[in-house]
Amino acid sequence: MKKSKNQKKEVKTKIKNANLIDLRRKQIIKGAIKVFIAKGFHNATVREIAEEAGLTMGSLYNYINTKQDIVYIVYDYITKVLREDMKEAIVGVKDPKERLKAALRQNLNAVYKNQDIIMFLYRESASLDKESLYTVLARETKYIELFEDILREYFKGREVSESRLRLSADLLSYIPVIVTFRRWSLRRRFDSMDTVLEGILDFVLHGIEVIPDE
Amino acid sequence: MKKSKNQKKEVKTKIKNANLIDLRRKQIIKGAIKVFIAKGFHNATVREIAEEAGLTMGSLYNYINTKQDIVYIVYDYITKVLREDMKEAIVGVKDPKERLKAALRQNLNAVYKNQDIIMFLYRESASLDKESLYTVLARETKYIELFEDILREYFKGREVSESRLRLSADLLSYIPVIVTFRRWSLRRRFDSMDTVLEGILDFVLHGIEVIPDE
Amino acid sequence: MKKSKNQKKEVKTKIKNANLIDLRRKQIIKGAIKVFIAKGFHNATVREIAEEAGLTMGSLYNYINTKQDIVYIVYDYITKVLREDMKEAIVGVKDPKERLKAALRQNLNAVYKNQDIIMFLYRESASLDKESLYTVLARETKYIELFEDILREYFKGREVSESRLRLSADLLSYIPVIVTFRRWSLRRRFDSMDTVLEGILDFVLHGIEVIPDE
Amino acid sequence: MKKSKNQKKEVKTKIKNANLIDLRRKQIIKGAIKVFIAKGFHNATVREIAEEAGLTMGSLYNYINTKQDIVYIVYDYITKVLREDMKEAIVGVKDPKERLKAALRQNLNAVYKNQDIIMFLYRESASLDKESLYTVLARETKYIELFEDILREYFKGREVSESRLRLSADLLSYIPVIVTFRRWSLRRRFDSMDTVLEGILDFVLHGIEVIPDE
DNA sequence: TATGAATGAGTCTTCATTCAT
DNA sequence: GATGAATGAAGACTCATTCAT
Repeated sequence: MKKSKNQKKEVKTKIKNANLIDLRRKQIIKGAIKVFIAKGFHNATVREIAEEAGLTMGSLYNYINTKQDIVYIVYDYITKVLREDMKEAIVGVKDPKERLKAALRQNLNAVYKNQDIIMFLYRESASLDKESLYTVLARETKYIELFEDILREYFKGREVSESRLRLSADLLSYIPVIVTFRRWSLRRRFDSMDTVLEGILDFVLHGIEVIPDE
Repeated sequence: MKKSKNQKKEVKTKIKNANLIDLRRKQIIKGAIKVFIAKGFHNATVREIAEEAGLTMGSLYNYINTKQDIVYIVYDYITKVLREDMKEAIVGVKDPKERLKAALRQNLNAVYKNQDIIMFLYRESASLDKESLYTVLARETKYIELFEDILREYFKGREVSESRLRLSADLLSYIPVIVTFRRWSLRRRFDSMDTVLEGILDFVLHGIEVIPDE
Repeated sequence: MKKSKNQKKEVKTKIKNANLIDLRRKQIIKGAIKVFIAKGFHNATVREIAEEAGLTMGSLYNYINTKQDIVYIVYDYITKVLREDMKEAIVGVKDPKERLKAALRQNLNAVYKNQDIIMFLYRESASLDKESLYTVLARETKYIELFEDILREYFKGREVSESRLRLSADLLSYIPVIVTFRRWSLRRRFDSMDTVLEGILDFVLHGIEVIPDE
Repeated sequence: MKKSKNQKKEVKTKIKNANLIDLRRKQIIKGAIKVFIAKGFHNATVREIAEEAGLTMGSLYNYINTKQDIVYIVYDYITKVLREDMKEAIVGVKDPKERLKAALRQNLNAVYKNQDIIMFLYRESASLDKESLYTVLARETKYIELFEDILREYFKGREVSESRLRLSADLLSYIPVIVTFRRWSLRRRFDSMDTVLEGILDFVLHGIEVIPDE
């Protein structure tokens, strides 16, 4: 189930100084996020991204090879941050139920706070080349597995099929994204976003329960 | 809360014959769906769409004005069909719970069967001009309202806040889309898609229940 | 020995009208030859070629797909013309020796008159993609085979190995190219180009003779 | 006729240490030959050449000024080597006819063994700036003059016009290049390359003979 | 002397849209 | 109404050369 080859895509660069690569790539990522959010991948020009990153075109291309590479390093960065934030949010919480709630809250808040970029992630995966997509999907899987582990503990003692557990993990990590995809709808139809977030939390908590039907 | 101005965007055309407009637009929609699914909006060329539609470039442009118009008429068509299919699926079902289940099943199946086009809808809304987006969002709202009505009946007698009801409607209509966004993940992690679909159904049915916490 | 598959590379075009393709391609060829001769393939810009051809950039690209295609259609055109001119030059000459001489003269004169373009042909074959190169080499082979046939008749009755004959054909068709590759050297070292041409003719006529050594 | 100004182009450098210049230039030449052969002048990047030469970009530019300079020092090196090899090949041979044959053989073998680089020489002369071209042509002339001298001795006593002699020298030095320009054609059409080389030798030996016509 | 990051002008190529026939 | 050739603006990407360290 888990991949042993931790084959993460490497974006080639003409630059040798590793620190510089880190520094410049961070500039690029930051600039790119801004532009991608505003216009999406296809409507963003490399020039704009370079400018927003504080680099010249030529300089930018010393750190990446194609426009697609930019999407990839953005994906790479964000998915890593999201996962780390999640880990940090649950690190100290021992009680299984609290741990679960903490994870759900973290997920909800992260999605809510990063609506634009989450929207970007969900939309532009088609702009990734195959290898990049593969890496990103693997990262996503790991994120879902965090939820799996939490649920496994939560259900310890109770009889829950592994399959049900997995699906729940998928749903828990996925559902909050409604906040970005139904953004306008939710804004228009609800007075406070807090109500919405709490409502979603409540919903998924019920959803995972294996209550005897009828 | 509900919009009174039922202002649906009209795509202008130089052609007078209404039947011809219908005919040609259907060709365009059919061709465009094929191409858009395969390449997305930005990577699809108008030429390709015209070819796939069996029209010449010039002819196509007699029935639409810009490439964006094509996305719009596709959105318009699909969202209408989805809503009509839903209506048809529940038209005869009187029992509130069965009606709800029928609606959920219809939604799940529709999303599952039309994964590609659903993906397109969620991804390319940014390619719509404002007026089109407005129209499309209104259509979406109506779709959600179908669920609202069904839930209202289902909860009749029980005390459920209007807000909770609305959110549930949103979630019910949204959650099945996981089938398209997590397509690869689900395929890899589950043996049968039926299990997944049933699991999702079960999940949302639990989710909407207003069970006293603890 | 002779290829049966007469697989000539076809350059795709977006244009349907065959006559127009012919017309425009001729413009392109003419313009390209001018520019290529002046600057070589790599230093020629597509824009220059378009201008010289009397077309806009966009228009030019309706008739070819890449810059390389331009080299190819130039090669295709020139090699065809050279071969046709050769055929015409010998068509009426029946006497084997006269026929041979006519061919040699034609070759010499063609090379001399088209020095620039011949230089281009020899230099830029590296700019052809594989398929194009293949087609062009096949054309070259056919040109050489014209000489083979002529020599075969010329040597009829005498005992000359097929191998020797072939090599002679190769040399006869190749040697005149000295006029372009040693252009400056020859100009500087000889008073009249006619002397040079006659000298070459004399040289190759001796060269092919199978005179008993010593 | 002969140039009195023996003005050989000097490539300027900021480096003082003459030995170092020699060393580094040899590195550059070696690396450049490899890259130029593989990709030609225009498709070779200075970066690649530097890498192949074991130098950094900056260092390389301490020893040359422009990319063109690299072509020049390659030309300079190779033409010098070719001429020296030729001289060495004939140095001990006193008999005029044997001397001629030795020269022809040397030329043929050199061209055959160095096909790629010879091809490069013939192709990329357009990439030389005027001054470089001038120097290179002078070197070429000297190479041809080697043949002139050999032929003069060979024809001593016989009445052969100086003009005829010169042209023969040109042809003798030029014809073997067919081995590189018709490389594919010859490979395909002949079983053994030895046959071809001997055939060419035979051809030119006959070619130079001033046999009474008819 | 050596290093290698920065520069930015220059090119190929694409494609939505128009319009004369 | 249909046709399809023409248009040209726009954008990704390259790379020789420089220069601060």
